[in-house]
Amino acid sequence: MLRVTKLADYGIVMLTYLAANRESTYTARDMAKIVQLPLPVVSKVLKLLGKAGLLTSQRGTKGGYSLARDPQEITVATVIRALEGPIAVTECIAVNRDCNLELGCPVRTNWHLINHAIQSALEKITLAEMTKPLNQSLVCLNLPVPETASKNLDISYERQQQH
Amino acid sequence: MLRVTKLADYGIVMLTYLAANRESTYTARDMAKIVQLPLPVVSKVLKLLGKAGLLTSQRGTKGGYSLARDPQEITVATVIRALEGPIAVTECIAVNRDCNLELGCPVRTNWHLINHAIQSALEKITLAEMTKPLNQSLVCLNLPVPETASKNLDISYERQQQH
DNA sequence: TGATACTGGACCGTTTTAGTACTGTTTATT
DNA sequence: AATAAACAGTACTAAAACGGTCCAGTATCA
Ligand code: FES
Ligand code: FES
Repeated sequence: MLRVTKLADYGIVMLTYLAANRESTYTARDMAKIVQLPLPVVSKVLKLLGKAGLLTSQRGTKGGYSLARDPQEITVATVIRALEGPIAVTECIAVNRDCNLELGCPVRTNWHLINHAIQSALEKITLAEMTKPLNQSLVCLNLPVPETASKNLDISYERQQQH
Repeated sequence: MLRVTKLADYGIVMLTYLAANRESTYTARDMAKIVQLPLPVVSKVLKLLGKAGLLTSQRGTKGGYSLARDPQEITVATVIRALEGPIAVTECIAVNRDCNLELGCPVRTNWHLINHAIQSALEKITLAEMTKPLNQSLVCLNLPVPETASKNLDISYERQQQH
C-alpha cells in the first residue's frame, strides 16, 4: 500500500521529540505520556530503536533513553529500516527472486531504480530537519532516457490527482 | 512496510507489456499466460485498470484489453492509485486526523512533504520509460531549510545501507 | 535488598491482502 | 436466434502482516 507502518511513524515522532530535547533522558513511561500512546507500544518501539543503535539506553532506576547520535546523523530512512527492515518497494526487490515472466522481467531493473530513488530521498531527511517544519520541498527526478531526456527536467505539480 | 501491493506490481508489469505491444489487444487469458499468473488474479487487475480508464475493454468474442492512452501519458503513480487508492505514506495523511501528540504533531507537515516528494517522483515515470531499461536515475531532493540549505543539494549514494 | 526500568521473546486479535468463485452482460459468429 | 467467448461486478475464503499486549529476565541505583 506504499505505506510506512505505524511503528515507524511512532518512531519518527518519538525520535524527533528526543532530538528536540537532547539534554535529558526519557523513560518509556515518559514517552508514553508525551506521545499519548499505550506504554507497551512505546516500549516496543524504543527497544527496537535501541537495538538498532539509534538510542542509548540506561537500565535501572534513573534509567531511560536518549539519542545516540547527532540529530543530523539520523535519517528518516535509517529509522524506517530500524523498525521495519530494508526498504523494498516491491517484493522482488526484497527477496531477489525473479517474477514469472517468460523472458525475465522487463520492469524489474526499473523498480530497483525507483526503489533506490525513494530510499535516497528518505536518506536525505534528518531528524534535525524534522524538528522544524520544512518550508519547501522540491523533488526533481532526472530520468535521462535518450528520447525523453529534456522533458523530465521540469517540475510539474499540476498532474497530481487524488481518488 | 513502504511496499507496493502485488496487484500494483502485476499491474505495472502487464501495462508495460501492453505498452510495448500497442497494436493488438489481449484477452485476460492471454495475459495470464504471458505473465504466468492465475487467470482470476490477472482478470481482477485488468478489471480494475479498465475501470480506472487506463485500459479500453472489448467484450464478447474477439474481445480483450488494450491501452487506453499513450504510454507516455500513463505514470507509475497513476497505476498505483488505480490499484490501491491514493498514495499516502502514513495513515494520518490518508485520513486527515491528528495524532495524539499534546500540541499538535510536529512531524505531520513534514510527512506531507515527504509524501508529496515520493508521489511526485512516481508521477514522473511513465510506462513508455518502463518498457526500456532506464540507464540512469538521479534523485535530488532539495530541502532548503535555512540552516542546511546547501548541504542537501549534493547527491550522495554512498550512505546507502542494507540490513 | 528492593524498586525501577530496560531486554527479549512469545502471544493473540484484527486488519489487510491475495486469490477464488460465481452470476450477469455484452458481442461476434454461425 | 442460438451459442460461445470474454468482460463486469461482487461476494467470499484463506493467508499473511500488523498492532498491540504480556510476562519472565536482567541491570542499576538508592
Ligand atoms: S521480478 Fe518483480 S516484477 Fe518482475
Ligand atoms: S499527525 Fe500523524 S504522526 Fe502526528
